[in-house]
Amino acid sequence: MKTRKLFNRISVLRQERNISRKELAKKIGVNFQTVGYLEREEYNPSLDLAFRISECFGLPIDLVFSTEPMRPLSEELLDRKSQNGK
Amino acid sequence: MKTRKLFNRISVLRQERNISRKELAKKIGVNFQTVGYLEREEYNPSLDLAFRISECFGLPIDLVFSTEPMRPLSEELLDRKSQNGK
DNA sequence: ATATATTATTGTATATTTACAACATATATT
DNA sequence: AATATATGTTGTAAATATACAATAATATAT
Repeated sequence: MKTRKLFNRISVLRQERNISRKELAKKIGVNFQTVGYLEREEYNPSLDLAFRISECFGLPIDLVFSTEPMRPLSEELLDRKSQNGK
Repeated sequence: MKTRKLFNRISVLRQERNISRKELAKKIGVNFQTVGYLEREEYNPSLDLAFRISECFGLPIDLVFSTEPMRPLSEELLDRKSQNGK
């Protein structure tokens, strides 16, 4: 299978929460350089790792990872608000 | 990283849609035996493959894969209905 | 009964993910 | 300026996912 490049918001989410790669790495049980690779999108996580990361941020996988380039969270927020009529 | 065993509903979803492993395999671009491995939960898919499978079924990843054993879809449906007050 | 399609299983080879070490760069703090 | 912390990068080794072939088992249809 020719794997597609996937996109993620790990670095944004991590910085929002003010934690270092080392801290995040410890929480999800991987080496801190692995977080680096993922943030640079140099390779895709396993599904298990993707679940751990999403759980760590308290978000569904689809908000953290995507097959399409990630839009800024701020934009996404706007869209969801207008959809809900809020 | 010691990977956890993950659970999925691939075989149920596939049978609901009346397609063989071979057909599903072709759609998602993997070998048909790979579908077998996944359905038997002998190993976890990559995140990319998990995305392909979910897309193929038109469902969010979380409905197809989980860190917890899968409940029957019928039960899940009941819960969602009562949550929505429908 | 036999032909056909589907699934299970096992083994080997390749690709990708992850760990880990080493070192460079940057940034902030004292 | 020196120290500490965070990050980027490269290389190698280990673990896991995937491809693929072969064969067995099961079911379905004719």
